[in-house]
Amino acid sequence: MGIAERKEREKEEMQKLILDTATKLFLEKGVEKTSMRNIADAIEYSPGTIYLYFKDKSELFDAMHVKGFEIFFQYLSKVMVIEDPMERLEQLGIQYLTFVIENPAYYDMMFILRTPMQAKHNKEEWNPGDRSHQVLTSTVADCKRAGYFKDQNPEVVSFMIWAQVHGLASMFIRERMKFYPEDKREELLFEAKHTFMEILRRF
Amino acid sequence: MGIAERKEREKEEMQKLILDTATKLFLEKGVEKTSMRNIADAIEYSPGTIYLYFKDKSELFDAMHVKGFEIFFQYLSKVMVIEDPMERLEQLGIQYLTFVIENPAYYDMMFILRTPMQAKHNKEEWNPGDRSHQVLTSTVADCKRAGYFKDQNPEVVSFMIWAQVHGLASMFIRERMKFYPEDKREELLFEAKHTFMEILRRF
Amino acid sequence: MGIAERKEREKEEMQKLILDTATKLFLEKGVEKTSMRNIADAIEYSPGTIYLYFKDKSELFDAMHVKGFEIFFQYLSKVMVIEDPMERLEQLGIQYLTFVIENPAYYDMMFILRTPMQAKHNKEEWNPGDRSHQVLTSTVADCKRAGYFKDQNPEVVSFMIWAQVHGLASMFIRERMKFYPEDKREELLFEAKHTFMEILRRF
Amino acid sequence: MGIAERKEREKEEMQKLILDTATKLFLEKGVEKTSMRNIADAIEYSPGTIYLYFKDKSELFDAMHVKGFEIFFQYLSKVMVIEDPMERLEQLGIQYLTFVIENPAYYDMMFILRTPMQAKHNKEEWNPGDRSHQVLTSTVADCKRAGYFKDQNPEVVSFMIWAQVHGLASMFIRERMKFYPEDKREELLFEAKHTFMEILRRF
DNA sequence: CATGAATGAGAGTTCATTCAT
DNA sequence: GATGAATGAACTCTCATTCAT
Repeated sequence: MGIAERKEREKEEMQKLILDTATKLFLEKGVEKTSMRNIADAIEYSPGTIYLYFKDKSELFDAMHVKGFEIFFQYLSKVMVIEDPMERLEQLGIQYLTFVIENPAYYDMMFILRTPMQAKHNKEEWNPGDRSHQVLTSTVADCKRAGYFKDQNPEVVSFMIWAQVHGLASMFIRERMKFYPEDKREELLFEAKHTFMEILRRF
Repeated sequence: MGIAERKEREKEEMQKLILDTATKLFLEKGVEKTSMRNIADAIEYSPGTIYLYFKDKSELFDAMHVKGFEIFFQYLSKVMVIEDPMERLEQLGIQYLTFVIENPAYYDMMFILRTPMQAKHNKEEWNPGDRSHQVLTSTVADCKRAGYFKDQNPEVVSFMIWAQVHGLASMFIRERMKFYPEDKREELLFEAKHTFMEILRRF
Repeated sequence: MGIAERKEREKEEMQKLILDTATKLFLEKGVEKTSMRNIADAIEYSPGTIYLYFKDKSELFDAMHVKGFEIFFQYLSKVMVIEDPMERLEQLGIQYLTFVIENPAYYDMMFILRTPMQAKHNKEEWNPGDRSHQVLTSTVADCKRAGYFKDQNPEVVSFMIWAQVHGLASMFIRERMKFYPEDKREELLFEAKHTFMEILRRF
Repeated sequence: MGIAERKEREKEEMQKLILDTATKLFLEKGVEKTSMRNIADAIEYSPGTIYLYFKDKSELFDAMHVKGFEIFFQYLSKVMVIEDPMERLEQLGIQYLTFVIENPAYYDMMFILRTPMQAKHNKEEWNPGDRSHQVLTSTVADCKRAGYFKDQNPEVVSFMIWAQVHGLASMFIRERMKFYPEDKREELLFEAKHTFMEILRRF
């Protein structure tokens, strides 16, 4: 079994290499400017090799989506155990931004790029987009139950909160923070988020 | 001089035609799917003709940027006369979102697309990006002077506010609002923005 | 108007050049081995140029079909005026084989290759395939009326006749006549055809 | 020697498996659409394995030729014992068409495809093409001796006969019988052939 | 013996850009 | 000023073939 296992592992490693390289290029030059050839060049293989691991460009793309959402949920799930809903909301945002900073290419692909995931993923009841939406709305509902956001439509509040962190994330990733010194940008992200939470708490 | 003037006017009209058409196509099919040939076809001129008015694709792109910012400022400037700073801030956001809804292709290009403006524009002291930033920060400063945002770093507050409206705009434009019925989306944008302002006021 | 006309003529000449070259290559190396690039190389233009004259490979292919059938009917139509049906049938075969010898690539494409013409051509009531079939069956019907092919099903007779000439043509084009000296092959085609007619007449 | 023999037998079995599978695929999807990889997939071996049994694609192709002709002669040889030459000719045609219907992929490859057999086969005195040619010409010679085909060049008559059945076969295989209902086509093949024989007999 | 990862060459096609007219 | 023919480089993807294991 040793051989089969090694082969399996090598195959996975190659897929990971391709995925990671593609992700890196996506971040550096944008998705549209990243070609199968580019990726092949970057990993120093011939273009054809990529097709041994992914059927075509869109399958590679899908795999990146899936991977991205997996990682994304690892960040978010750390927070689910927190009892106090407002504290949970606070940490949710922190995890969200941490994911953005540590995996900008994935965030870009998942939440900024127009290209959607293939249909097959959309069918599933709890597809990743829905799932993150639910995590947020249920937390907001808990907050409301705990006495926050009085007289507010929870759906509107959820959307506002998401837009806030997404706005921070997008400006960071798509480089609209040039007014701030480069080494302060990450910090500023969290400060703005913290300020936002503070005003939310008074609500 | 009559002739020279007419020529100048004709040149500008042609540039405007190209710009407008490009903008329309950008909106319809996305930037990357819009080719020089597409634009030429749409205006019923030959591809070569575009190069008489714009050096290359990136210069056309830059011109669109400039045009986009001009229009953007027309929206924002409506608000500058308002005395009360908090009211001004409120209207600023409304104008911002109105611009987004009425000119999504420009907004996308100006604030979401990675492709930056060419260096030459960045040099100018009051380039458009800076200008909008200044409009916001000065309004926030006025708010602070009027007693709002106590104990808050105005720079952080400004950034947070911008991120909020930018987040709303981005989710709208890049189609991350599928949880909400299509005919309610614009409304929701303004509701979220309104809720945001409400909590800001209590600050 | 002179310029427009010249342009029009040049465009047609280029299309003809591409068509002729493609036809030549098809004959030399077979359809499947003939690529857009090959054609481009042969006419000493870049591959892209072909796409200025034909939307894609299948449109080029279609155009060749259309052209081929046009030429084909020019051969056949010479015969339609002949009163005597048996004489008409004789000359029909001669024209058929003459077309084959003078336009082997077209014949191959039209009657041997598996690739069919696009749907649009098939729709027409009198598409080329049907038309040639009708020319033959109506001539056979005339022969029957004139006393030939007694007690024979005319449909079977027509099919047999077509198969005979098609068989001669196919063996010639696809090089299954190596038992006969190269310079006698065309002659043999007509001799066999002549013998066939002779036995038909006695029928 | 037992071991060597078993090895030999296994080798032949594998070659047969590859050959049969290739033949099946050729029939299903056409020669040009059949790749080495396809064949490997179909036999559930890796592509490399095929190269252990056949030097390259063209050698595999040659082997199919050889195999095809073997089968072909099994059909034809059933007829050689018939004394009466005209009856033998009749049955020869029937066997020919039966082979076509039962082995269309082989027939296509052997008599329609342009790709020729490699030179080495052509050298041999009695290569398969020659052999079938001889079977036919000797039968025609016998017919002539028996009083048929008076005043006719036997070579021309042979060629005409072959072209007739080859024409029927080609139209059947390459789908040029769309004027006739699908379930009548095989029948029509034999009817046309029968009619042809009838007129030959009167000769 | 068999594998399967890898490749180089080539397929069809698109596009920004140039330039003679 | 405008054309439109032409290009070269790039794109995604396929395939016969090789070779270390």
